[in-house]
Amino acid sequence: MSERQITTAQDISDRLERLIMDGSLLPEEKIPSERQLAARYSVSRAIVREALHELQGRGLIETRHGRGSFVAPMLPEPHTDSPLLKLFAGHPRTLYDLLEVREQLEGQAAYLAAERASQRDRYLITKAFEDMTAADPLTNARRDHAFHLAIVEASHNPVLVHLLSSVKQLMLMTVQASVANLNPRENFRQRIHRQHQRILRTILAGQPRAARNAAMAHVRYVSDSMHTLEAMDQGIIWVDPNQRPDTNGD
Amino acid sequence: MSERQITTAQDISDRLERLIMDGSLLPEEKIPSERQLAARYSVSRAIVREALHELQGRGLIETRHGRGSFVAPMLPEPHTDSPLLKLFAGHPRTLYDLLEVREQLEGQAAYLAAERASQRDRYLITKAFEDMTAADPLTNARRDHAFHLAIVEASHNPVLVHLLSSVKQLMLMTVQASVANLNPRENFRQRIHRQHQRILRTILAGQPRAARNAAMAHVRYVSDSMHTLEAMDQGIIWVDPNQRPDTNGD
DNA sequence: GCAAAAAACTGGTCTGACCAGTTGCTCTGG
DNA sequence: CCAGAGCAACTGGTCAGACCAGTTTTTTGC
Repeated sequence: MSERQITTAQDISDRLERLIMDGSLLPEEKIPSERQLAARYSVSRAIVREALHELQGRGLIETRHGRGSFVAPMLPEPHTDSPLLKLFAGHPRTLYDLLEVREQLEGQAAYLAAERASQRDRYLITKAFEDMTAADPLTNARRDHAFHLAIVEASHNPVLVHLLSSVKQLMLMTVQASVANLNPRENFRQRIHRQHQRILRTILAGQPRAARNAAMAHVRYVSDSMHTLEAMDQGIIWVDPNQRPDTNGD
Repeated sequence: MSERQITTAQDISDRLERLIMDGSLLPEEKIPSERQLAARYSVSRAIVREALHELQGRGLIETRHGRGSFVAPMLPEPHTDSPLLKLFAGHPRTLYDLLEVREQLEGQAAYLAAERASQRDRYLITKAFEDMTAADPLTNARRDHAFHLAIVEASHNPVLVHLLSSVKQLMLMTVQASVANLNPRENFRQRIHRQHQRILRTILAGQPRAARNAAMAHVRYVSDSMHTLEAMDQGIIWVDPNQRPDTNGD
């Protein structure tokens, strides 16, 4: 009675989820083909596909036509965005909504970082900055993001760190969107680079107000530039952060 | 070229997601049957089912055998504080950490509210203000909190709303702490009342910059006052927000 | 030996059938 | 008239086998 022979789509996705959580299926690892799974669990291929789509919706796996399905490269950070926020992602206005918030929070973070950063913080921020500038300007979204995160952590304000990490994915999207749209243009890229330099300099110099101004001006500049671009072109480029973990090297 | 006739499972789920986001499909509302969707979008039922399973995985819909699929009832509780934040609660420094963040976020919220508040928003904010001033100054922490929340919602920035609601409990604690410590003192109470008035007035008058200054000054004043009190007395009074939901009426 | 062609994978879609819960309507028996 | 049994007509759940479309591997032919 306890072992049910009938196998439903829900069962299949549960089973696979458990395999992934157990570590039996490792991130990046290839999942057996749909036909194999169907045979192994004695269900039709349609059921397997429905189960896989559910896992896909939950971000546990990724599927590539002709290649197969793979366990998503999860758990870089245990804390994923709330389902609610996932809804926002992809809706263009969200970009500006988030940039509005970032302007304030990152301004404050820079202020506090300039005030409180330890020697180790300063080292980490500087390193993140150098990593970012050394990398290919077109694919350094993650390093750009890391630079900003390093500053936030140097603020030594746990609430601030927590809040920004709770919209990490969303933030990464905005950074990727700005990198994809602005960095290819020489004048934008140079200007952004100088802004980053200014943020770094003021923090290292321990000038809170200057650091806040620099950080706020930077985010505002990105926001304004995106607005301008959007008004000029047909639209802006969006990047799915879950898409290509290899985009920025590692 | 721009309009693609071929319709894929991804398209279907995207379309449905948009309908849900737009509000064309309301929470609890029944989604057309699989066969109807298949006919409408000219795809097989299998594809529709795969799309629905993906939305299911993302928590957007719920499906009941024999009944149909329904838009998930989102936002019952925006989501309680994360376990991480609960750790922070009780650590005095967290109060100031949060107040630092509040200064920025509520400043921005007030700015946007002054800029974007609808008639309904203005009404709700005004009502919240009146509720707050009418109540006993010593036990109106929740109304105080509600006043600030009304402003945040009038900002019409979903990211801002989400972020502040994710630290709702913690925020309530800071408000309660300030009310418990500051309101009993006549001069503090009057001053805070005037600050609230100023915030309300500038928002209703549609003066974004003034509203931001007012909101930031208010939070900063609370923070400074608490600091002062803490330095003078033995310490500040803390209130457990989970303790007595009836303290401030409902 | 090597490059192109072919076969053998992978996922993506379609069709039409049947099973299994739910709902509502009708028709019967009181 | 009404209660209730039972039958339709919905709904989602599963299955089988076929074909299309990409990707990888093997075979073939020079």
